[in-house]
Amino acid sequence: MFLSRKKGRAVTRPRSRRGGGRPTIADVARKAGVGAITVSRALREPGRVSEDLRRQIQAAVDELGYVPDPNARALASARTEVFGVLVPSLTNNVFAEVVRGIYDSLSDSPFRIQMGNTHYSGLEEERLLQVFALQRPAALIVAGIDQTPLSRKLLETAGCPVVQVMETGPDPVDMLVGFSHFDGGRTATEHLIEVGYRRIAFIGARMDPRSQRRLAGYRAAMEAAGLFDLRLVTTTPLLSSVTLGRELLRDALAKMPALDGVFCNNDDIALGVLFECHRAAIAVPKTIGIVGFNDLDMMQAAFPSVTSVRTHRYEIGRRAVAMALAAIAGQRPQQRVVDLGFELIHRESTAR
Amino acid sequence: MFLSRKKGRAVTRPRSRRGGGRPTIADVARKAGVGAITVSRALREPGRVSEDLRRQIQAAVDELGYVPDPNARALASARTEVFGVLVPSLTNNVFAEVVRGIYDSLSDSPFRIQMGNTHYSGLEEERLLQVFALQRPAALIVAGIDQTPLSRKLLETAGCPVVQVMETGPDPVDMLVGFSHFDGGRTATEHLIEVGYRRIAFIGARMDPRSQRRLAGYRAAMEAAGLFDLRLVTTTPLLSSVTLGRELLRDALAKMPALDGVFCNNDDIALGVLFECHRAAIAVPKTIGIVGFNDLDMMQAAFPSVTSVRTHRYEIGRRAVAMALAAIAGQRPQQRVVDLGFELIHRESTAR
DNA sequence: CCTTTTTATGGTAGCGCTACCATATTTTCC
DNA sequence: GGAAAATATGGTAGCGCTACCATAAAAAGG
Repeated sequence: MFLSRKKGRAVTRPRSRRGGGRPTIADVARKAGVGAITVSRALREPGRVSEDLRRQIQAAVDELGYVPDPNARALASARTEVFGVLVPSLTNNVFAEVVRGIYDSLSDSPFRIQMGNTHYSGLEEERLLQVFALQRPAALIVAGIDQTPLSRKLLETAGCPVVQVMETGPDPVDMLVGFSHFDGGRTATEHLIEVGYRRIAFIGARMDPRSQRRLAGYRAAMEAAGLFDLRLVTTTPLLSSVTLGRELLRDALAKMPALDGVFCNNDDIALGVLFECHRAAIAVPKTIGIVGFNDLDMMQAAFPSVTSVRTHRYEIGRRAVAMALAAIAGQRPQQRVVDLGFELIHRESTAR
Repeated sequence: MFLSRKKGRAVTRPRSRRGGGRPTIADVARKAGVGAITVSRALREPGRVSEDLRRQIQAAVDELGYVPDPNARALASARTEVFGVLVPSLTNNVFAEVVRGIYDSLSDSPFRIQMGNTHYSGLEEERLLQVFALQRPAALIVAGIDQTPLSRKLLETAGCPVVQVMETGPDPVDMLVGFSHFDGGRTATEHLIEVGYRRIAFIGARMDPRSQRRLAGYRAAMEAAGLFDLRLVTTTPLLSSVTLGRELLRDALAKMPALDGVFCNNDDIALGVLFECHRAAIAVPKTIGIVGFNDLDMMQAAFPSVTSVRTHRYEIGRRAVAMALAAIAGQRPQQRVVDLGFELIHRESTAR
């Protein structure tokens, strides 16, 4: 029910017309006997307010239960305490870990997180970036370095620190934390070659730019050893899954029955390959060697355990936040590109 | 009082002092030759503005590339276009799928998503809820029904639609979408009993409230069949993982070497149990039957494939959003509690 | 026809906060 | 000891938008 249906009756105290009655900075200022700005300063830059007033103000804040309104703050200062995070998938364990690192690093800062899911689509990424840029975020963290020209321009003109993650490269928009997928793919393949496998297949799903680079690394290693053959490569645009791994191994074997090793695009695929080997009674590592990518927990638990390229996803998230926070604080890091590397973890699936 | 500038320096056009030069609603209004409010209305409630003006305004908007500032909007209207989403884990596939459903359902709405990770902690949840409530979110979606009293009060007084997800029950804060973990646990266990297993273990990690209810369902089924024995239950507060599944099966076998069936808290554990069986040369399903929970993709691909309780995580996310949107639109659904159920998927791991 | 109601539009006044500048007060320096 | 510089505090004026009310014009009633 509303105050006045007809003629605006008497003045009816317009106090907190819409605000929901929460205490405002003015209430705190009044109670503490100081100016509103001083309260604002005491909260944001305590060093610039005298010990005395600071205590008074803190008392008033506590008593009233005052908490600053983030929207008003954002409007007045033209900047928000929001990190925009853009990833291609929410269910892919790899990005989930990066995001977890980001969350954990931000959990006791005043910053909030707004997440976007690009579904591996450049267009979707552009759209989300447009939306995010409007918020004047404190920082943007985006996966990958293969932005469309428009996306790249949006990032460059966002007016906030930008961290690209999950890759490495010479030309970041601003900052970059990750590792070389090419090197990862090459290292994995070289390992298979070293151990004695020869007809080594590449099996990959959803060939996003990172997968492409792993494939390029595989190819480089195979060519260097004089072993490359296009019929060894099996890919699909479908989303990666364990089931798909099984199917792809069947396809690969159909094309090339004699293959004796598999470098898998990722661990889900690798697990599917392993299961298919079980089902087809193919001995691992004797008949076929398997290497995965990312080293999810299950690779270690599998039977036989599976060799995989361990990547530091959680740490990537943490470093990205650390760099962004430093940049916000005005300290651009001397190192704009951080390569966190990877490690090949040798396990039973290639132990022969 | 201090109107005069003392040294009246030149007027220095205070235009867009902080705004970064983006066009504002006033710019659009000027260009279209209408009042600012009319622009605002044309954008939010086109029906209330005449066809004519609407076209003019749209033209001005397009020409200037105007996009409303969400912060100003939030401040003026005391409401944001943000969905707050609170989940206990970002890496747990189960919640990742719920979140994906939420994202997908919201992707072409004006609503943004702000996510929080409670790390399975009630305190953390309280803290995040406090923060979220300050934003005056458009809706809140939280996992579970076991909020602390404070959290529950925060939800009740949030002044927006609230959807609890992943469970079912008689007394939601506002709305509730999920299924019965108790029934899921019981059904899984009953299946094992029916097929002929007798010494059926329960193996579970991180016993959150949902796991507890699954355990209760297991217990109910076992007791009904006169088969319950405390030594059959193996749990740990550790976070769930495939590796942990292996270890827990070893523990369970140590306590009860004769066990012939396992109901696993979730699929990660189930996979670990399966691998441990392989490693210990225990025949599945002959010697031991295995049932998992959630029916992740890998259960179907595993060898042998693993019986599991399929839950509808993605759909839960979608329904939660649908209900919240309806409530925002003023149509509280007649059904405040939606039980999306589950299905037991019979597979090789219990086929005997 | 002249009211009463509806429809369309606009003006004003904030939402709660901070940037910018001004003023007072203290400290530093030669 | 007086001027200059540093420190502490506050007033004013918005940030860009929408709620509320007023007004004008058109439609509906009798």
